[in-house]
Amino acid sequence: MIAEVIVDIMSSGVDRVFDYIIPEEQNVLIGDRVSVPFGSRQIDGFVINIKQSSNYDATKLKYIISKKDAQPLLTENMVRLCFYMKQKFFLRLADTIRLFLPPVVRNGKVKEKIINYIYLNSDDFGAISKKAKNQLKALLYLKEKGKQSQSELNKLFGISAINALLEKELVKIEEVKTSRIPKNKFSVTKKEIILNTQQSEAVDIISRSKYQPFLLHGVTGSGKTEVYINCIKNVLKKGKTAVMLVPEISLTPQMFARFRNAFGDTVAILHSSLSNGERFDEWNRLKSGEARIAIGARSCIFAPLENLGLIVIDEEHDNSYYSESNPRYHTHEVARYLAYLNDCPLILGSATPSIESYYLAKKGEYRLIQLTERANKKELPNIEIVDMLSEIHSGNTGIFSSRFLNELSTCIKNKKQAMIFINRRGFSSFLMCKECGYVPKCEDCDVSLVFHKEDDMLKCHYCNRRYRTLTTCPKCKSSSIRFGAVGTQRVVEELSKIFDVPIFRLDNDVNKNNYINILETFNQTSPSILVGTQMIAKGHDFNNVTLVGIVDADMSLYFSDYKAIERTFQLITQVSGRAGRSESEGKVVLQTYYPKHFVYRCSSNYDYGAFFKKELNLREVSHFPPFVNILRILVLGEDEKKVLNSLEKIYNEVKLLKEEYSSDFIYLHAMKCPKKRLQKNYRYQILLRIYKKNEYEIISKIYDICDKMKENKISIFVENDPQNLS
DNA sequence: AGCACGCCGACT
DNA sequence: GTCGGCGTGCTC
Repeated sequence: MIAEVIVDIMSSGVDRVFDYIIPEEQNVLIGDRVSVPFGSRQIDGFVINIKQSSNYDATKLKYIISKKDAQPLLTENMVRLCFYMKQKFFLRLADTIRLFLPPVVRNGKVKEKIINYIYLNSDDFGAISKKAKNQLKALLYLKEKGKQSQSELNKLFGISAINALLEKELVKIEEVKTSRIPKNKFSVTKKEIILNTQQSEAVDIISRSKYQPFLLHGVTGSGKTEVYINCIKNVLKKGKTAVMLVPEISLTPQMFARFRNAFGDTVAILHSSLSNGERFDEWNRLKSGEARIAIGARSCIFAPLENLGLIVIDEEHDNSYYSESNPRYHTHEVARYLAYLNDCPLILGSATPSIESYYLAKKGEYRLIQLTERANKKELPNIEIVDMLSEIHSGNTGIFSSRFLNELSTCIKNKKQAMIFINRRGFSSFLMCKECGYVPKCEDCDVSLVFHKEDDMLKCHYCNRRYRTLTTCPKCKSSSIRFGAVGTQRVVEELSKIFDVPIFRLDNDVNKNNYINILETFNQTSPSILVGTQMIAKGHDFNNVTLVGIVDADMSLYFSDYKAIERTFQLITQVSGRAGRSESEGKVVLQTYYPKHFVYRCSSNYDYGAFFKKELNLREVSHFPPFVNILRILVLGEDEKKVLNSLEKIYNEVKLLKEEYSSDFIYLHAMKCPKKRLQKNYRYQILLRIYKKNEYEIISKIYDICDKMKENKISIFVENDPQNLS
């Protein structure tokens, strides 16, 4: 028999099938990791198919040396998923296979944890000398309590005493394999939750379903998590398994505790702050079937589960579901195909679904389920919009409006807490006129221009068109142009001048291990203020927060990106959900220079429907997804000349394609990446936008072109609707 | 990716 | 003469 093997080498040059003879005595299966001779060396590979004969020259065929594991690492469905990802996202097969093998599992340095237990081997204590008091004590202790761990006994009676007993064979060692199951430090009081009608209907529909993507659109506080938990319970009853994905940021201790309470050790948690040992054990508990539910961030979709009964993607609009490095993929598509392979439902849950997902639901590709009632029946907090331009005109040029400062002092006087959001991401930022609020936008793309300090230019990140920097506003001729970047530090500084209460700050500069502590300290300190980026917007329940301030809502609005408005809506909705979680009523103050923008009207009325309609219309007229495809061909390499040469060859071929499909192309440009050099690699890109009509045909032709242009020391990536063009 | 093979410059 | 530089090409 012949095995088709993918070698575990990360290079496009060898990312293809190699045939090997399976030795008679070996039982090699699809999904097995094997050791094979490759050229003059020996390397690992993965068996992706088994067949009778090979087309390759029989005299050159070599034998598989050995199997590396007792069981195949991949199921046949996983292998299928790898192929799907290769063709869908233009990836190397070796990269997709590695997604299923966490580094701790692959490199084999972490071992199973074995605890030595000691038990009594004889009741004859006579052999002990009268002097050896500790030995006798230890024996009596064991007689009373039964077997005990060696380290515990060493601590109690001394290492030498225990060793002496072992030597005399009065006691013996039993080795016990144990799992390092991550402990949650926080416990949640177990309370019986009774689902409301909407929730239980949702659970019924989903639990009865075969393959079907559901978009679960539920207002903040509508109890989506309870729906997930109940669906998963039904899945377990059928003897199947489940995966639940959440954004890394919302994998909070509270979330752990809820799932541990509901499922105990049946759930495995894959979290970025696990130790290697814990990660290894959680993975193995899933692989062995001991745990049947996997919870984790994006990569958890590759958990080693068989017989899936449900996949959940919580906060489906979250950006972290796009992988933006190495194997670039979109988790929704992966999850959808995996659900299809397992013939099981997929839930995409959100209070603020992405435009793409809601559009697919409207088109009938996803089935829409709405949760319109809040589980606690409480009203959503009132959102007040403050016009910062009129603040400036009335003489207040500071960061905070007088309205907000008033609310903040009331809040502090009442010994309550406030959260202040400042959404600053990226280094370069947009410009804005302080007088009239004008923001320069690209004439072709209708996205705001990004200010580049290095060459003092305004650039459009979508078409690379360049503009001269403004010194005066073209609309009102004012010369007070400001940069749209006020950071969290600045806000903290300003606040501490005014208020004498503890102020906490949380943003990307804060150490990851520290941020749970900051959140907990904040939770226990009243009055106090928490200043942060959107990372504090999700999943946290702070009982005493009554005021939420959004300092500069426009900041995310004018970020050069067609999704800027969508993100602003999502952010406002999410942030507002933090206020007034318990008895005291919550309030949100939203500061903007552009109060008339529809995103503020819709979000302050909690009107997703109106927002969707308006935004979708905008996308259609300005030719952005979901009506078009944006493609990015990224060419990387250490040798700039080689990269440029490769880029030009690809560009010329794509140009021919553009001529062939001239009515499909909106534009096509080749350019330097905004981050020109990263990790020694020069970066160039080709950006193109095409209408949705022949998109599958065109994309597959582009993949063919890039495939043909593959060469040594050059990496080519193609992304469909990239989230980030850096 | 890595390793062998191969064809040109300065060293005991 | 030959040790070693790294360009090119192959790996079932």
